[in-house]
Amino acid sequence: MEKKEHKDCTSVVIPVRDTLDIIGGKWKLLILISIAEGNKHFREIERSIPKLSTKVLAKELKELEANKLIERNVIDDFPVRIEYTVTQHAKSLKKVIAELQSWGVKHRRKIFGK
Amino acid sequence: MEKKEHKDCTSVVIPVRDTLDIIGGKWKLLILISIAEGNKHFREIERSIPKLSTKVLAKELKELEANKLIERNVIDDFPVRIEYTVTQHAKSLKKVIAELQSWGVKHRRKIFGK
DNA sequence: CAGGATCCGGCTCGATACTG
DNA sequence: CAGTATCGAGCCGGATCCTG
Repeated sequence: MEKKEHKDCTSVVIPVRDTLDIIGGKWKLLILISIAEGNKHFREIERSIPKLSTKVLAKELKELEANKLIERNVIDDFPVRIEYTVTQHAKSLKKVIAELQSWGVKHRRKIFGK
Repeated sequence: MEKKEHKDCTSVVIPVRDTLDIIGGKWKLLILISIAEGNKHFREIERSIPKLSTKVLAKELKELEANKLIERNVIDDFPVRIEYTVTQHAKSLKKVIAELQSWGVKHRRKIFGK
């Protein structure tokens, strides 16, 4: 048993880190929001989020799919279309997103005055 | 007025991005948690968060201070000590953190089964 | 103790072009 | 449309040592 010279806060730090590993980074939450709002196709999502590049979007979509936060469905048409939708699991992030949005609005108000 | 071929979701995307610009990244929230839990000194914070390096911590602390989320107080002792504390503004992130923590716990349970 | 300085490899990311 | 390929710059971040 080694002595610890600091307050242990792993019970909060670990779960938060787990979450950040999955939805952290600049883009993942924004992409989830965009899809949840009704953007289903690659170009739509791309256009709905300023500064998001093709390459990055492709990578992020794969990671989101791997974590079961979105589903990728092939529409057998021509040319082939793909539809992305958020999973039920992703919907459980609603509250997280709502909190971030609300905080962002308040913070902006605090900075620029009301 | 240009036509938009996608659903506009800027009313959510912009505030969330604002928030992420401030508390996004791997470390900022974890650092805020650690300080809020009672770690006041540089080395304490450093030790309380696995994998966090001196250089990165120094940089993150500056950014947090610039955004008024923490305060840096010099204790006139020898050797000089510094105390970091979270501001009232940072406390308004409690709900965000709670949601992230709660989601992390649920997600882990979902992955490993209960 | 609180941090700064330096060296430096790797990987992230943007821009552009291309394929099915 | 839905992505992949490639090039290249930049910065992130680790390791280590140093100062007040």
